[in-house]
Amino acid sequence: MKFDTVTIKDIAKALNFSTSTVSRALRGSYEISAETKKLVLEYAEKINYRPNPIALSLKERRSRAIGVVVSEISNNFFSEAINGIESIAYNRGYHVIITQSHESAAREKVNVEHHASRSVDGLLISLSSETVDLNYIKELNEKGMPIVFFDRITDEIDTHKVTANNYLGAMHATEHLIFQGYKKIAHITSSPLLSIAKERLNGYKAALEKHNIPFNDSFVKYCVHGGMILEEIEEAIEELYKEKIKPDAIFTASDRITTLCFGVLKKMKTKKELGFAGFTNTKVGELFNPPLTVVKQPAFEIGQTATELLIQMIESKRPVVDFETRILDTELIIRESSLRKVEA
Amino acid sequence: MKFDTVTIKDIAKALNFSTSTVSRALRGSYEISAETKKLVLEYAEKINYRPNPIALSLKERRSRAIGVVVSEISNNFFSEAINGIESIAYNRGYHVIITQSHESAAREKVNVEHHASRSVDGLLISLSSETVDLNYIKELNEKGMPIVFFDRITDEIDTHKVTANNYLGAMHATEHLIFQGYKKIAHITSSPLLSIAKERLNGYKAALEKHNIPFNDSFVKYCVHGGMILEEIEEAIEELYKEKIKPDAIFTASDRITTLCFGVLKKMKTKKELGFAGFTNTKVGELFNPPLTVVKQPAFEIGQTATELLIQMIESKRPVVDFETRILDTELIIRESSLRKVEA
DNA sequence: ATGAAAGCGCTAACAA
DNA sequence: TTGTTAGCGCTTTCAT
Repeated sequence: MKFDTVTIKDIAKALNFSTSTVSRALRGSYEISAETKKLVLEYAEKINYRPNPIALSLKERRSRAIGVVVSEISNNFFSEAINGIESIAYNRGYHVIITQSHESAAREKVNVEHHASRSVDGLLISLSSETVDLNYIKELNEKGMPIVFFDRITDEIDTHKVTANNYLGAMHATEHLIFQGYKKIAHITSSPLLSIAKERLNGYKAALEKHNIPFNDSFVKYCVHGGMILEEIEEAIEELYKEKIKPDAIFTASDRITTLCFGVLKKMKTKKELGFAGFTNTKVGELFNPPLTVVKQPAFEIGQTATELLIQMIESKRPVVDFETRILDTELIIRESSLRKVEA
Repeated sequence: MKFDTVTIKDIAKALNFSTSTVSRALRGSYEISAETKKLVLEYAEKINYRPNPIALSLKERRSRAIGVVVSEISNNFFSEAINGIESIAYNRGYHVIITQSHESAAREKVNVEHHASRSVDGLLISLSSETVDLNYIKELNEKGMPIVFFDRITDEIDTHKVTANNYLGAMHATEHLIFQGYKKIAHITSSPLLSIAKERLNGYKAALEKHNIPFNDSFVKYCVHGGMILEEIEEAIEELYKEKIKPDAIFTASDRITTLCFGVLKKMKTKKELGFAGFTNTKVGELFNPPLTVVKQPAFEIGQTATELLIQMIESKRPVVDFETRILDTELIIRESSLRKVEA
């Protein structure tokens, strides 16, 4: 015995009741006399009785806990989203258990399965940039585990999804660069496997097309590790500058890639001539030199919405079959980094 | 029944063994014949059997999970520390369950108790800036729950602790400002309840004393919410500027306070004349305008060390009575924000 | 209104 | 070498 924790048995013994009577009294069952209830409740309070949630989970196959799987909590988007998740979950009486995949598909699988075997009541998943095989998630989902995808979603599994309007966000940012007079806009993004990368690329393309700027394939660089490795960013930029036609602006497509690119360009000292805008939820873009133009996702709201949908599924009496994909608007915050430098 | 999960019973039934035989075969017990083992293992594999960790926890009173309580994962120090924690924990076969107190003592208590009741094998705690009452943690600890404090530690509980050398870190940063010629150095810090705030204040004072600069009480401002609220930062700075003697430099004592202060000062446009340095683990201080001089904590290593000590306690046969407090060196990264501006 | 007993999935002491 | 049984903490049917 690790701790000498107080159990229902102790109460029963002390009060000379059966454990079932105590259990019922504790839960306020109508079949228990007021007197007994009072006795039990008071004694429980006195000895500081706490029900053992593990025993409950074993019995009821549920835990009032929600599992979260994200790639990196140090990514501002995710820490904000998690705050949104918690804000709803705690109010509804659910605990939130956070795990990180670090952009590894293997780690993601371990995390999902750990959550499942620990009987979380539902799962909030944002896929890793490496993930290809979704079968194990699909199976889990088909077995009845409620799952909501957020941010990095997938077509392969039919369930609720919540994400930002990545298409429009990217389109507006790109258009903004075009309005500033930039014509050779490069796009640095993460793994092409990611839904968000595809959507942002499409938004970028749409803006170019709308303004009759030909799309140039060599202006798009992928960082398959999603910016976890500095070298891949440096390489992408280097390649960009090897092209015959050099870009006059860069539009980056994810949190870490945005700040890392900004840093690399700063060191290259070519930044001055470059227009720069990127997706990121950093709180400090304003403090950068030059201040950073960003596409900001409604991370907190995405977390909230996903959690609401998940709890709705968890608590639904009958299996949910009507799924929705909620798409929340991004915000373009224009600062100096994307503004056309006045020619001297 | 929520999921039709495979249990030991199913294997037993299918193979016509008793559940105990199956259990033993699965765990490779020496008392089981090679043949039976093979049979069981193969069938288990075939039907994709996974042991139920909840049942195990209930039985063994342990979960191979470590609970973590921090104030904010969006704070870079903590997300790095958590990565350090995970790096050790996963290698040793422990899962990591992260919860946030959001600097609320009440929330912290809920989290700690949730972890305890879920039978985590040990706890890694960094206190909230509000925490005064440590009794419930003390009791838990005395009942036998292994606990290691990290970063924001306490004298009131006798156990392992891991923290940065806040005293020296603050002292060196302050001294650096002094060497730059600043004489009126203000200090903005978080709640005076926090160990780290006290240590950093002492380091600051020590540097002043060493260089014969009188300590001025009104040059120290406390943000009791630890920078969770912008207004308290603005107020602190405002008050500082109301003093007869205005500061010529500011030394900030925590992650969020540092970046928020920097932002507020920037808006005030008085930044130019001010020397600025602060504790923070942000990855992007270099990109600031001006680039930020920081005291960086070895967050990853702190997380690792704390986890090693915790697992050591968890796995120790006899109660650990010899406790240590590990103090890891900080790093002063000097950039432009603290350099004396050349007078025109 | 209360109690006895079974069972959630698993392990282990004890039997055989 | 394998099986029987009890028990971890709790809820719940079925008796009483």
